[in-house]
Amino acid sequence: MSKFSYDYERPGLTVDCVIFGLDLEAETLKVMLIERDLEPFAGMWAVPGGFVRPGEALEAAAARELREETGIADVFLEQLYTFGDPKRDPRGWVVSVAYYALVSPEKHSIRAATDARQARWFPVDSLPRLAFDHAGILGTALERVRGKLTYAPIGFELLPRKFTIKQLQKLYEIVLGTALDNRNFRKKIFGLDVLQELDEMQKGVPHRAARLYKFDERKYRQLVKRGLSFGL
Amino acid sequence: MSKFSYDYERPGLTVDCVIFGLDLEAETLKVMLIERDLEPFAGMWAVPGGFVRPGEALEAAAARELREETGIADVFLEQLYTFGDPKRDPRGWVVSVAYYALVSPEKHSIRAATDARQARWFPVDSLPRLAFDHAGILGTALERVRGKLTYAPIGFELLPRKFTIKQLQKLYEIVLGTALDNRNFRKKIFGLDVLQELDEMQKGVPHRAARLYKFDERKYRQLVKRGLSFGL
DNA sequence: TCAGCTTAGCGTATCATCTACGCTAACGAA
DNA sequence: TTCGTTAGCGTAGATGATACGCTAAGCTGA
Repeated sequence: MSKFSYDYERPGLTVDCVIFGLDLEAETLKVMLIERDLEPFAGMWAVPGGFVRPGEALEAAAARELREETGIADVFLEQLYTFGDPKRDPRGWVVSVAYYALVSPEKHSIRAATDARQARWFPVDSLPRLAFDHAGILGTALERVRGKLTYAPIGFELLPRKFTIKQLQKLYEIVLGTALDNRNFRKKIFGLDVLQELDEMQKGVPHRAARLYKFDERKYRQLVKRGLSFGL
Repeated sequence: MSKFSYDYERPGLTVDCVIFGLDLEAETLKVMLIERDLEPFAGMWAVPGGFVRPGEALEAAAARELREETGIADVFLEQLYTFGDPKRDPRGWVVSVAYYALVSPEKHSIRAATDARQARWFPVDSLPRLAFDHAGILGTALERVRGKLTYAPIGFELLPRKFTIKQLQKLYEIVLGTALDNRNFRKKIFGLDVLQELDEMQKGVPHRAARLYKFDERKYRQLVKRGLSFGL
């Protein structure tokens, strides 16, 4: 029995959420995908997502789906693009507002979920075939992250709260796919003055331990006020 | 009689289109608004828009509304952001995919429509009170244009096909709100090598006539291939 | 026809920033 | 104590951004 009637046809509205995580050991950027158990595209991999509920804000819906399907919460989440090709869903007219999330290893172990049955991390450069238009959505998300990384400090969202300069550099190298000179990288990062030096050193490494830093949001806000951009 | 029934509540889906035009004489950036004649917000000004039709792609819907409500066609049109606050429309659940358009003076006279009853150009810095959440949409659009202008060649969309360097400079000054040095501006623009020099001069000016140029898309594509950004 | 005004359009010197590259010191392992 | 590895600093040269002065073209009005 149908409970909702309208004079004009209305689309279904979903949110999809491309989740990025950094695997520093494997030196790859990964995305979390879930295996669909329902038609259409049952058995194929897809970006987590689902229908927006009445009275729910879009970003709230994206956060909810993220939590429900992967257990991840409290992460960087930003709207990406809205996909509305009338043929993108074989079930009919379904418009999807896509978001992307950046999660740090602390929020969700990049390696742990690797062989879970339902949700799994995939390196961005070796993805399975994806359901719906999710390959396109994922490509758009990747472009956005790469682009934004060079002018906004979103990279910190992908690192543990305490990190070394080398890890920060590796992050940029992995995501942007280019090698960076460690000395110049250091100068640039320190020049921005957005890091807070900690009285703590890296542990368990078989060589000289590096100092740990954390992102200083207060300093960053001041930087923004002074009208400076990031530029890497 | 309601013809469409669903098991779950569905949102209405609209597109809204923020239209930017440059008024070189008045040296202001303007946006085109229309006066609403229906409730809600009858008599207030709003960004052109309307419901997406079944089977219609989002960008196509935005282009259609643009044409129907203002007569403008064949212009730069890009998706901006999707606004889905459940309370943004007093009629109920209506999600809007916002676009922004850049129109050249040739496509639509910036001055002509200034006192039409239905559609009218307003300087971005002296807007009337707007219906719905359109003030927010317009603000987001303005931010986007300002941001994008500095790294993408979208500015040309706001100028006539043939323009002088000075006009191009004025465009940047108007949109970004900063004064630029004409000599350095020249060097930078020519350094990009995206302009095609024409065998034609400005006419009807009471002083030395400037050379006319046009944007050379072929050169620009090569520039992009070489991996260079804009940077102004 | 000429003086005067306005804007077009070129060039250079200085300063900041980016890039390439060499070296020493710290620290764990053997 | 020696060896290997990575941390972390510094400098010279190239490249790009900024500041600023000047001449000439072309219209206007006397």
